[in-house]
Amino acid sequence: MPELPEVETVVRQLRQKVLEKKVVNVEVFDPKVVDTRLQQLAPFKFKNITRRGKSIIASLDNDNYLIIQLRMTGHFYYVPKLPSSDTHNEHLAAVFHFTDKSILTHNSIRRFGKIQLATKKEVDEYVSKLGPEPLEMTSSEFISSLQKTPSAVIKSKLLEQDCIAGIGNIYAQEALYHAKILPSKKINQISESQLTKLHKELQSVLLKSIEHNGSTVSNYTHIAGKGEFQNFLAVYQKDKCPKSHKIRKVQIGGRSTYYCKDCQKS
DNA sequence: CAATCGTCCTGCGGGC
DNA sequence: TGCCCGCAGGACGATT
Repeated sequence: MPELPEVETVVRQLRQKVLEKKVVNVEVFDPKVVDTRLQQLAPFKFKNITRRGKSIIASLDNDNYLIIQLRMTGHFYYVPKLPSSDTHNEHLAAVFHFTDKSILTHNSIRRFGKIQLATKKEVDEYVSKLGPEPLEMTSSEFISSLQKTPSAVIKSKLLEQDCIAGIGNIYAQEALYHAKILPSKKINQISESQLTKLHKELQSVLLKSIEHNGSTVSNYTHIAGKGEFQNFLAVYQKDKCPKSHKIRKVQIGGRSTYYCKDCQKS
């Protein structure tokens, strides 16, 4: 569930906490989640931490990179000093130790996510497979990107990372609600003015969520705690829309999809 | 070629 | 009370 706003929140906090700090040791506890080669990497510093879609890209000062995917339940916790107790030991995947005895832990409940060691070339290759950033594209780019597959279902298309990067199940549904478009509509059944509206509403909902540190539903927390945007969701996992209409839940492309039949008529 | 399905993984909640 | 089943879902590979 960490989507663009949640990942952006984590990236901003990681930058604050660990940029330019010297890592003296990395322990890997879950080789399925974290590349074990990280254990041979220290000492190094985090030079820069950026986001691309739902992925975190960390560049290190030794020409290596980390590609980090949180997927459903990946978490980072920053602990200023090595705790005597076993804080954040649950589902522990890796621990980064800094010179000042502070630590950064990576925890993953469902173990879907990954921290991979990569070269510049591998990062470039990985990033080039992703579609454009929704907050950095114009509405005409957005429309032409969607219209490449006219018969595709709009909600499913919004989730495809090679079309537009960073949208997941929550924000696809929220944007469609605000744009008053039915999630089951095919792209060629949606007018250009409606797609323009969708682009605007998508950007708006993403920006608002970033302002509120993302949405915390089920498991997501950022480094400093929970997001607050779940309090502003219109349809996702709701019984009633903001206008008190009954929300319906269907499966689209095998994923739960919430929508309001009364508000989303287009 | 696009769309759908199965898979990974764990925790939780509903039902009996 | 306790157990089992199904659901949650991002991304990828396999299949239709």
